[in-house]
Amino acid sequence: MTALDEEVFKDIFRTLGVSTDWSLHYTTISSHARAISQRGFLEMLARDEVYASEAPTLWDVDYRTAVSQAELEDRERPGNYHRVAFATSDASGRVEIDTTRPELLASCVALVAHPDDERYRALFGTTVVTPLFHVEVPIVAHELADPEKGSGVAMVCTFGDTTDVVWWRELHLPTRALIGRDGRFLPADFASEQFNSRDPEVANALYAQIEGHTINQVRALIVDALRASGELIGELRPITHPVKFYERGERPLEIVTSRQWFVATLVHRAELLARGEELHWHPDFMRHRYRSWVEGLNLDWNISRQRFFGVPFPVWYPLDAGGQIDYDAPLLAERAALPVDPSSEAPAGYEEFQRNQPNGFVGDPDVMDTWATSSLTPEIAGQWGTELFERVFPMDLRPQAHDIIRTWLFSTIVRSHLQHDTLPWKNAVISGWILDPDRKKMSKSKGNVVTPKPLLELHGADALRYWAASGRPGVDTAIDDAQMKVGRRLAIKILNASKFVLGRLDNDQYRASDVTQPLDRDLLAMLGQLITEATVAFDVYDYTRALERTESFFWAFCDNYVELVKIRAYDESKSLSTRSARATLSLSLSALQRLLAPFLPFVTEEVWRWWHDTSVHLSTWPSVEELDLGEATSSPGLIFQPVCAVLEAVRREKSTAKVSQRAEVERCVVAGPRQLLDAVRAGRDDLCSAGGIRELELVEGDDVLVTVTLATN
RNA sequence: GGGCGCUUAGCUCAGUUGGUUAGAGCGCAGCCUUCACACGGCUGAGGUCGAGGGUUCGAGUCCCCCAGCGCCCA
Repeated sequence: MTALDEEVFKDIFRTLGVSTDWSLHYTTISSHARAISQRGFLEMLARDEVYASEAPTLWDVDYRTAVSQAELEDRERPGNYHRVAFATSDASGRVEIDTTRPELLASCVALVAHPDDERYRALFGTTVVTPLFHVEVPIVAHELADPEKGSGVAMVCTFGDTTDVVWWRELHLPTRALIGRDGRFLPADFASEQFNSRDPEVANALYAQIEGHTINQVRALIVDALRASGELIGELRPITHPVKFYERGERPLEIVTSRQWFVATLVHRAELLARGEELHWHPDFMRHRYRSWVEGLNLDWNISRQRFFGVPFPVWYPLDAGGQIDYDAPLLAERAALPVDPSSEAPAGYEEFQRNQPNGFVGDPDVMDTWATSSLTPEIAGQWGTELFERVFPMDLRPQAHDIIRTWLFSTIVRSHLQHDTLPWKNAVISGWILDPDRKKMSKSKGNVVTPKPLLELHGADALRYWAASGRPGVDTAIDDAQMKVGRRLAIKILNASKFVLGRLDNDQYRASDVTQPLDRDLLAMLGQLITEATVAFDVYDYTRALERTESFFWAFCDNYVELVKIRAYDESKSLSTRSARATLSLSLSALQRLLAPFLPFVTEEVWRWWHDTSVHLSTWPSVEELDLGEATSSPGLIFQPVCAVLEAVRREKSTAKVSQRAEVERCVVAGPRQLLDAVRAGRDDLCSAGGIRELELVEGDDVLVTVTLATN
C-alpha cells in the first residue's frame, strides 16, 4: 500500500513539473535511512547527548506508548476543584489546597506556593501531613505556582502533569509514582522508606482498596474517604481547564515512570534559541513560533516509542546469570553492521540461541520516534558519510508548513546542532495551509479534503501552479478555481503572443545593438527593471512578487507594445526601425518566456522549443546585461507610458462611441507639457498606426488633455 | 493567560524607507464577430483602507488602545 501511495505522489509531482532528482529518492524505512538513523543515535550516545532512564514519561494508556512533548495538545475539559485540608506536622493548624486530581493524593510529595505569596511565605520550609495516608511532605516555593489558582497552594504529585515534573526535578522532590502503564494503580507499601507514613497500617488498609483500580474509580473512592474524614472542605467547584492529550488520543495522558531514551535538549536550550535567531526565516515572524516552543520546553525529547513499526534502537543488553538485564553495559551495534534489528539479530560475541537466556542477551524492545529519523533528512538525502554530503551540507533551504515547526524543523536543528555544530540549512520557507474553497481548514473528519488530482485534470498543471504561486510564504491559501482559470488564460496568452511575435520575426539573429528606436529602447529599459525586480524577489523567496510583476509586464507587453509595433515589425522594407522592433520583440519574448518558466513550466517549454533546441528550464536566467542598456539616460517608461496613455484615450473614445477599435481617428490633439509631447513624438508613427490616427497634433500647454475626433467614414 | 498574524472595492489580494487623485485580478456593466488570441479584446462603474485616539506640514503605512477572525505557546 505504501508503494502504491508512493507512485500516486510521484505521479502528482511529475504532473506538476516539480524538478525532483528522483535518483535521490528515499523512504524513512529504507535500509539507507535506517542505517543513518541508527548511526546518528549511536553517535549521540557516544557523546552522552542521549540517555536512557526510568524517568517520568508522557504516556497514552490506550496506545500503550510514550509520547513526546511535541505530540501533546491541550484540550479544554470539565473538572472539579476539590478543596483538601492538610494538617501541619505539629497539628497546630492546617493548609488548604485545591486540586482537580484528588486520586493522586497518595502520590503527593510536597505542597507548593509562589515565593512572593504573602499568605504562605511563613510556611515555606515547614511540613504538613497528607490526609488519609499520613505522609509528611514539605511546603516549598516555586515561581510556577499560580497565586490566582484556587487557594494559591498546589499539591505536587509524582506525577499529575508536566508542571509536577518540573517541580519534582527542580526542587529535588522524592518519587512516589503509582500509576502503571495500563492506567491502573501500582502496588505500594506506606510503611516503606519511600512513603514513610506516620500511620502505615491505616494508609495501607486504604490503599488496598485502590491498588489495581482505574483513575476514575480511585477518584471516587478518595473523595468519599476525604468527605468521611472531614478533610474535604465544602462542595466541589466545577471548572473547565486545559488537559494534556496525545494529539491522536482520546483519553487524557498520564505520566508514568518507565525506561525510555531521551535526547538531552533542556541543557541546550540557550544554544537552540541562538540557532533559531541565526536561521533566515521566510516570513521572518515565523521565528517566534520556534522561539516560544523552545522556551516552553520542560521535558527532554523522548525518542523511544513502544510500537510495532519504526527504526529499532541498535542496542542489546547482557543478561546476568540470574537472567536480570544489565542496563549499565549496553551492547552497541557496530557501524559497519547498520542497519541492525536487535529483535532478530544477535549482538557481536553472542549467538541467537542466547537470546533471553541467562548469561545471554536481550534486544532493546523499543523503536524510535518518527522525528528521530526525520530529523536527519539532510543526512539521509545528502548521503551522510559520502562526498556528496560534504558538498551539500549545510543545505540552503528547508521548505515546510508552520504546523511542524515544533517537530520537524525543531528536531532537525537539534540534531544538526549536536552532530555538526551548525544549522542544517541557511533558510526556512514556511508555507501556510491550503484551505478548502470556503477557507476552512481541511480535515478528513470534516470530509472537505480537496486533492490535487482532479484540479490538475480540470485546469492543468500550469494553472494549478499559477494559483499556488499566489500563496505567499506563511499565508494560508484557499483553493480557488477562479484563480486557476486566470492561470490557464495566462498560459493561452503566452501561446498566442509567442506565435504572433515569432511570426513577425524572420530567421535573423537579433541583438540588443539592433534596438535603435527610442520607444523600443524604453521598453527594454522597463524590461531590465522587471528582470532586476523579479530576480531580487526570487532571491528573498518572494516568488509571488516575481510572478505578479512579470505577469503585469507581460500583459502590458501584449496589449500595448505589440499593438504599437505590429505594423512596423511587419514592414518588408527591412528598415532600421523594423529591425529595431523585431529585435525588441525577440529580446523581450525570450526574457519573458524564461521569467515565466518557473511558474508555467509546460507552456513556456512548448513556446521556447518553437525557436530553441534546448529546454527553457536549462537556459540561463535573464539578465540586464543581455539587454545591453548602456548608460540609462532617462527613467524607464518615460516614453512608453505617455504613448500608452494616448493610445488608451483613443480606445476610450472609440469604446464610448461604441465603434470598433479599428475605426479611424480623423484627428487627435494631445496637449501637455513639453516633456510629455517629446515622449509622444518619439512614438508618433507607432501610435498613429496602432490607433488608426490620420492626424496627430501636439500642443504645448500646462494641462494634459487628449482630444479625439473620430472619422465619419 | 502570554505571543504571532490578519482586517484595504461584492470576492481574493498588492501597497517597498510616511509623500500628489489608494492599485490589480476575478466578478459586474457597456462595447467590439479585431487579419496572434471569443479558451479573446477594449472601456467603465465600484473603496470614509475594522473602530477610536495620538505623532506629523502630511498616515492605508509609525505609536497607543479596542474589537473581530485565525494560529502558536502555556
